[in-house]
Amino acid sequence: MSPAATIDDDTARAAVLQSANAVFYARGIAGVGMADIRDYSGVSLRRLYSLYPSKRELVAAWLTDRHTTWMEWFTSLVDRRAAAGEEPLLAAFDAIAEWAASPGYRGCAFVNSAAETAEIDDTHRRIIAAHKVALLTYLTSLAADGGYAHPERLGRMIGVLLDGAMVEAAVLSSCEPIVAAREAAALLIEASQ
Amino acid sequence: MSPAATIDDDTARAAVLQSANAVFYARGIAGVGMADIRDYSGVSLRRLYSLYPSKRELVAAWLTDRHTTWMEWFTSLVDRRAAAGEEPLLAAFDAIAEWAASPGYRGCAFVNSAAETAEIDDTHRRIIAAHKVALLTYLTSLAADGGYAHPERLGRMIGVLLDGAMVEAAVLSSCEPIVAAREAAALLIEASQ
DNA sequence: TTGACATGAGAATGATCGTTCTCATATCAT
DNA sequence: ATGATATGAGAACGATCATTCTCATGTCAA
Repeated sequence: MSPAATIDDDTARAAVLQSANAVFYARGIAGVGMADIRDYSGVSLRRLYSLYPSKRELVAAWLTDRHTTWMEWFTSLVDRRAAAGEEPLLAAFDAIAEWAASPGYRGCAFVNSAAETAEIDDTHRRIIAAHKVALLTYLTSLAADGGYAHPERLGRMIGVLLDGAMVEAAVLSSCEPIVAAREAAALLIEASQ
Repeated sequence: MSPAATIDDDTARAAVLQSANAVFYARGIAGVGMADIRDYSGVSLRRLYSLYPSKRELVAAWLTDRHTTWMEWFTSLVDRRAAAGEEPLLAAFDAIAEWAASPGYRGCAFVNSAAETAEIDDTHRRIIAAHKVALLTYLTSLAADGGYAHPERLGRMIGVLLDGAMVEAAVLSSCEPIVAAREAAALLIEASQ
């Protein structure tokens, strides 16, 4: 009953998702073939299709996985900076700035994927929208924890700034938009005291 | 010496660019084949390739054309609202809100195109970046005309808000992010008095 | 050991697409 | 009118890619 494989399905799935993350983010969904995933992960095409019955489903699994790992990365970085005494809502921009300064930065994977109309279906769009909602919820909770007036409104404003910063930093290959967004956030926080 | 065609090159080019605009924006670059452009514009493949020697060059021409027409649309809408007494920097968000509420809205064509890594080369990226720089320059000039302190800084902040609003409105299929961005802009303008 | 079965490597299939080519037709100068 | 030339319609070519299939090999239960 148990598989004869040297590598069990969970391990193979993890290798596939890790490869998918690297290569989908770097080259876009349309720029990556299933054979690329195979080459990168070492998981054969046959197994790939037994784990994920189509590219669409692999993309959905990648987006779901990326949502989890990105949010963990982001919140833990914000929490760490907050623990060091920084305003959490401003720490969010520093986290993004650090990311944008790293090699291979290409903006928000979810925004980029949403733009690839030919590769994306409604299931994907739901995952992408849910990611943005979750990010907004997190920012709103930070605003509420900070005791600011109208935390929901402040969270939304910070969210728009954050997305704008990610997009412009990618398109302009510059961190200046992130700096400007952080300054704007500081003023908005001040106005919400 | 003069062409035997019923339709001259300039007219054909205009038809191609108009079709390219409709279909590239709606379905993304990868989602559109040269045959689609032919079907939509009525310009034969042969002529298409004589006007634009490759899809890459057609895409570059489309981006350049879209930059011009979009900026004209945007600035004229802002100017009209400003003439009616509205703060120009806030009118920018109303223009975007109007656009986002229209059917077929899919966010900023330049941001979307930049995300299609497989279809985009450095020439395209330069056009895209130049578009964002031009938008920023325009916003900065509005801030300077308004007599605010640090117009360049204010222009950058408004720019980030505007891009964030366009992206989030598309991803969430909602105009709430644009409302939030406008509110944030109002606070930032107030802080720049 | 042996046979049933799962696996990997990679060939085969069928579709799509950018680009070029063919050929019948239409235009213009003479 | 006629030949040189340009055009449109669409077939053809070559490449890429998602997906499936083949077959040789390795694993496990008995």
